[in-house]
This record gives sequence, C-alpha cells and structure tokens, in this order.
Amino acid sequence: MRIHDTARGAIVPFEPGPIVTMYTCGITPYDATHIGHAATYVTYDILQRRLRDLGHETRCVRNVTDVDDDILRKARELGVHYLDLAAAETARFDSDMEALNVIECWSEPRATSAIADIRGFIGMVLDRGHAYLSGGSVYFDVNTFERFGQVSHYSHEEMVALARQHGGNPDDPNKRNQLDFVLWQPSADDEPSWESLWGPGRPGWHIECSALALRELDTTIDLHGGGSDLIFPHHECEAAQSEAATGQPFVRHWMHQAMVRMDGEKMSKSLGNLVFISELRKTWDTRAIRLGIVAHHYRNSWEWNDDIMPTAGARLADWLRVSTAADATDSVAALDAVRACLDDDLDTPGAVAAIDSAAAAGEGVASAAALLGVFLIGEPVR
RNA sequence: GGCGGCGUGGCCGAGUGGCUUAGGCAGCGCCCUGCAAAGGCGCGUACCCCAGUUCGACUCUGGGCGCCGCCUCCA
Repeated sequence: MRIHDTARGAIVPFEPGPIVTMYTCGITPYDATHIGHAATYVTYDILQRRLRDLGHETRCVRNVTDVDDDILRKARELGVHYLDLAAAETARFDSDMEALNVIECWSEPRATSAIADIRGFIGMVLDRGHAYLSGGSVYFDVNTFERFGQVSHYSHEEMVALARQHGGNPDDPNKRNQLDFVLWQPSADDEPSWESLWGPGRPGWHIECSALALRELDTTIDLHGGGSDLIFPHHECEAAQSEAATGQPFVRHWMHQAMVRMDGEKMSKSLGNLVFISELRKTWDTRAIRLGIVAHHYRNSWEWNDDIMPTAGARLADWLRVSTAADATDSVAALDAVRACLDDDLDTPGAVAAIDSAAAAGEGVASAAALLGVFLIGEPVR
C-alpha cells in the first residue's frame, strides 16, 4: 500500500514485514473524548484492519499521558488526585473507543508506569552526550543533533521564531540552544515527584513516548502517528531524543491526522468547541458515528456540522437494508474496491463511495463495510 | 516561512478523460388560484490562470495566483 509520509513529504510505499510495529500518541486523560480524537484513532484502526487483511500482525501501542502540566492543573482545580482523574477519564476514553469498535491496542501503557524506563532513557541520552543538566532540569542538547528538523522540516530560525510567537520559552537562560527541550524537570510542591540521579522531579513532555516505544516495540518502529498538531515540537523532539539515545533511526514512516474544525477553528480542549463522542452516542448508532468520520479523508481538515450525522445515519440504514435482506449477496467487487482505495493513502471517502454504489445497485456490502470497521451483520471484531 | 488541503454557474454543492451544463436554493416564464402562498412544468448561467500529455481534459502532469487549516496546552 501507499501512505503519505510526513518526513519525506510524499505518498510513498508502506511495505512493512509480517509484524508491523506502530505507535500512536494517545490522550492526556483530563477531559472527554471528542470527535477529533476519534478521527485520529479510527484512522489508525482502519490502517490496522487493512494490514491484517493483508496478512500482517499489527502491534499498535497507544500511550496514556497521565502526568503532565494539563492533567496536574485540572486535578488541582477539581481537588482530586491526578491519578484518580486519569483513571476515570481513561476508562471513559476506552469506553468510547470500544463503542466505536476501534481495535484494542496491543499495549496501552501509562506514562507513570514508565518512570523507571524514562530515567533509563534519559541516562542513555546523557551517556551519548546529547543532553546536559542545568538549573535542576535535564535538557536535550539540540546543538549535538544535526538532524533536528527532519520530521517537520523547519529551519532553526523558523523554529525559534515559532517558539517565540507561540509563547514558548526560547530565552530560558538555562538553555544552551533556544530549541533545547526538557527531558526531566523539578516538580512544584504540590506535584508528583520521583527520585532520579539528577534530583527529584518529573518527566518532560516528549520523553514518555520515546521511552515507551523502545520498551514496548523496538529501536526502530514501522510507523508513528498522531494528530498533525503534534508534528512540531512533539514528534520532532521524540525523533531527536530517540535517535540520540540509540544511534538508530526511530521511525520509518510518519503519519499525521488533519484537524477537525468547528466554528471555523480547530476543535480543541482549550477552545472548548467540542463535540463529544459520549454525547453523540446518546442519539446515534456508533456505526453511524464511525461513518461520519470516515466520510472524510484523514489528511484533509474538515469542519463538523449538523448534517454529518443525519447523512451518516441514512447511509448506515441503506447499507444495512441491502446487506441484511433475505436474498442478500455479499459484493466481492465492493470489497476489492475498498481494498484498492485504502491502499491509496487510506482513501476512506473513495471507499465509502464505492460501497454506496454497490448498495445502490442492491448488492450486499457487509464484507466491504467490515474492512472499514463497520459491522452490518454478526458480532464486531476488535 | 514550512507543511497539508481546496478553487465548479448568483449562492451551496456532486462529478478522478469523451451525452453529464447531477442536485438544492435563488432568479425568470408559464400552469394552477379571485389574489397570494404552496405545488407543477420549462429556461438560463460554470468548471481560477498558463503551459503540457492526449484524437479529446472540469477530470491527468508541471508552474502560477487565490483561499482555508495546522505549526512548543492540544488527536
């Protein structure tokens, strides 16, 4: 199959071995799952389904960031322990994923489960001379890593300008380079803290993914994904610290999900312009929610509107009607068309259109829909 | 600035080489009606620009222009 690779900036062949190693950045569990999160994980779900259809075994790791600035702040506001908040929101997230029939992850590790791994990983980066201790924090030393920018393709000057423009802190006096980022940092008084060789503290934002990908999968993984808002700095920093630590390539293929918008702006927790999966579930068949998502291409930003669910619901009804009829015949042509579309950079809108055509001709489309994770007959497969 | 996406008639919006001027709204004309509305019938207008591929491009390729989105809280 062919998939767009962010680092290479082109649609290129994706031809992994029998076992496919995938890592997807998961959520920070301090609020409910919205349609943008769902779009991301449904995309990787469909990729996994097609890879399995082709005979591969897929091992997808999706972390849970249960300790970072956001969740600590929210827990402080609510007056609850951050791990209690994380556990509750993670359970809601998993419930939403199950409802949407997203394939269970091969592993779904929590950041706090990996403190020992993170400390070890930071040690590897320090031993290879790519990090330094300053002002109580451990910083990644960008000056020692020439390839910084390999994923996002920014120049040094652009990255500095962006950091300043977006309220970053490039002028932190403890940094040797304005783009250096934290691997380990001191905790505030009311924040969780772990012992380390560099003093008590907690992990930086990016380090958990690098440590977990190495612990759970391999030095080099086949595919790494997440929302396009994570390309820089998150994935750029991940790649840098992982390759600095191991001396090997980190990721063969980078895949990013475009943002879902609402009211003209990116749907995000900070803006509050959200459509929650838990709300949609009250009204709609979860299969229709999935259809509302896959009607859009993963690389194309799209806007949520009130017509999406009625359209998706009607489509689901059509597919069910032709596929559950007593004399229904399952369309092999539709299945083949869906396979061809998915192999072309996960063209789910094309796949949906192909199924629509078959359904309009009165053919059963259960097998074709199942490849999109929509089960019209029988028990769902996760 | 980088990356991604898009650019269809007044507006919205399908359509991945060769009757399509899909469809919807608006508009115009007619029918129906005491008048009007609703309804019915009919009409009109397009494919951002420039090259290229081709027998032929709205549809493919390259370039340009324009618009939108993302870019250290963020899937």
